[in-house]
Amino acid sequence: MTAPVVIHWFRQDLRLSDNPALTAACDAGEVIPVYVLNDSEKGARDHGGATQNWLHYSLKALNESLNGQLLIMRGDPSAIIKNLLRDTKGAGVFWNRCYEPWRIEHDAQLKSELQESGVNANSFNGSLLWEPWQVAKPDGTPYKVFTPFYQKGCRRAPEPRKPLPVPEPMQLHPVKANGALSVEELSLIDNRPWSAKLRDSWEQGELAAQNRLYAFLEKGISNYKEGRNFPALMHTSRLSPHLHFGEISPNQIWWALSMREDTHDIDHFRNELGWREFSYSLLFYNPTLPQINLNARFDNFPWVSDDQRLLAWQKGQTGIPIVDAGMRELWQTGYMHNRLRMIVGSFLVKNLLLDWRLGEAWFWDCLVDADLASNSASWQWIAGCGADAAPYFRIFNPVLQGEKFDCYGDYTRHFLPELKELPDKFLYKPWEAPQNILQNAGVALGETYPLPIVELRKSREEALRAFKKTK
DNA sequence: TTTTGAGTTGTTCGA
DNA sequence: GTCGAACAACTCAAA
Repeated sequence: MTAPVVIHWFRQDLRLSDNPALTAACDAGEVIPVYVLNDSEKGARDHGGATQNWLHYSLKALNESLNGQLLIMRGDPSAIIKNLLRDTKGAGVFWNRCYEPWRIEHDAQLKSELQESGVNANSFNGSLLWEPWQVAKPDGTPYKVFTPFYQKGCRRAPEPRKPLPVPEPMQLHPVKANGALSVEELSLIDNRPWSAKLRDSWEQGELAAQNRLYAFLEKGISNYKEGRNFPALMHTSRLSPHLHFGEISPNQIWWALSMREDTHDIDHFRNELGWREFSYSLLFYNPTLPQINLNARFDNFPWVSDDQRLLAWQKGQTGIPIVDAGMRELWQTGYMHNRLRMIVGSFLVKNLLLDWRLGEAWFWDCLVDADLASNSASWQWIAGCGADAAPYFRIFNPVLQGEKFDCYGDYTRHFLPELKELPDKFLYKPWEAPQNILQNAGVALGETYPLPIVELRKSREEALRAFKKTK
């Protein structure tokens, strides 16, 4: 008697280790590993440019680790999986759950259809430490404030799964499917120089993710609590894109941390994993999080419509150095340091008075770690309309932020080479520099570097007035 | 039901 | 330069 044939449907779990669905599939029989690119999903948001680029290389890495046997398809996953089951007499389908609202809907339907037709359909938790429905207040309703969510809710829930090894043995079932594609044929990358830049900044895949984690634990985590605020220092993990695509699981990180002596740094980093969980919980219980203000008071906020402002922000040409440095880091590397995300977000919403959704959309397209839950929860937070949000009057002053968190100017000078000769004193406010200092530094405001597109003090007061009017 | 304490990441002003 | 208070009021969590 031969082993049954089953499908493992790869999604945002592009790894072999600690992959609960893959492990279960391997226990069940010979496995067909399949990835389906669905770019015309109903109600869905397409990949942004940067995540699409990442996906290309991540799929290549995954395919390699499967000895080239990853079946790559394009189209509607339900139809493709059903066809595959029919053609191979498959007995089961296994996948790890996704949490985008349209995927939840799609997967629920697929699962019930498969089960009705007698197919063993199983979904698993491969992306979160706790399922959103496992963390609730004693009365059963979801948390809306981070600290009790994490300190009480998560700690009261069952301990996160210990990481699973790569399944052994892993019997792959060879299959010739109509419509099978190579990674290249998905056309996820193009010839723009932008693609090549992203390529230079990152290494994708499960092995690279593990290396990143251990490099961070070796060099970055010590002094993380403080150091994470300074963009010129290497004290952030930069694991977010790996986490987004499931090249590493939060459980692998969680338990790697727990192997070490418990320090403030370890604890703080664990907290950040908690924020990721909190974002997923918010999205799960508020499927409109990416579009609709959590706090309805903001529904009549008088956002400004101004394409010139938006373009200047996107291109890193606002004339506010720390803001422009952050926006250029994003454009050049597909990533932005967390401190900068707050600074540029605050600036967009509270100085330019542009709708947070415009910022969210740009981040979605440019970030290699663009993640529906984290991105929308964080934009709502900085805009003041989100869960547990900073009070609206807490407006970042980008000059002070630069002086405080990039005090030697290394980060700013790296991304704004046109200002690199300016002394620290004026690096964050070149418009206040005397003419001779500008001249010595080779800076001509309005020519080599823009004048500020808004006046900081004035625009701040305007934002506060606008907020007061919403009631 | 009522009450109480607290809530990721800031800035400005005046002493 | 440093410090504390004001900024505003509201919603949440839990007793």
